Amino acid sequence: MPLDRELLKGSIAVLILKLLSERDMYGYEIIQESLRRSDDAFEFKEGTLYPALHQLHKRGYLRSEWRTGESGKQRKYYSLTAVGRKAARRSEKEWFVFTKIVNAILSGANS
Amino acid sequence: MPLDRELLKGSIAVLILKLLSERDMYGYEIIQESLRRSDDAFEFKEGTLYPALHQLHKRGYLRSEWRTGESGKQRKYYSLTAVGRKAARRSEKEWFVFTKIVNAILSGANS
DNA sequence: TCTACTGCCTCGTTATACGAGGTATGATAA
DNA sequence: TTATCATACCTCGTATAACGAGGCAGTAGA
Repeated sequence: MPLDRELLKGSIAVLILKLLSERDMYGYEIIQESLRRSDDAFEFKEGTLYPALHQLHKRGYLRSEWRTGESGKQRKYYSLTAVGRKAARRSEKEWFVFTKIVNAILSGANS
Repeated sequence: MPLDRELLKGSIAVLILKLLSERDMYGYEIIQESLRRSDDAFEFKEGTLYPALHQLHKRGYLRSEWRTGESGKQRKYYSLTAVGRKAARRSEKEWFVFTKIVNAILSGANS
């Protein structure tokens, strides 16, 4: 069963912020890590991820820094700013509240 | 805490299909019922709901029928077609799968 | 009479996901 | 050596969506 494209919307930022709150990561790594944690169910598309990272950066949530690994390859590492850390906590909470509300409606709450 | 607008996306169809799988409803009633079940947290906007209903109708998921209540007011009732009933089950399942996957990433699964 | 609620609708704006395409490097296999 | 693959970054255009704002009309109540 493929992931419903529509459902993905809005969860992007939550996931990026959460992952970066655990450790600094570069874009490609975020994609791989999401695949790993979801047993290959959730694949960030590059056309989605990179613009999203730039937007979070523009909003002041992220810092970016080029680092060179032992392989000699350049990687752009992202880390959370103080503001970004707050946004990470807030967005995760919003996610839980939101799913709780939808589940309430789905389960026929207050019936 | 206001609902994150972005998170709402994609959950619209799931909720409409689920509500209509319980009983026939008219548009305005869907809005009221969502508010009631979510303790006023989830309000379908009319500019969102009516186009969504029309689209589901166009896809063959819904039937619509004008009925006159005892008040004399015309209401357009929607009900699920056979195809719509299948879509309702499928979309609800997709919702649970999707939230499970996101929660897995958020919780650091496979770490 | 005037306001509030019910009940339907459309249009324009804004945002977004992402497919498709591009560039460049390093590693591996033929 | 050469070709291919994985890594690693990016942008642009398209399609779609949410929804604010507006409009219409009937009913109820102050």
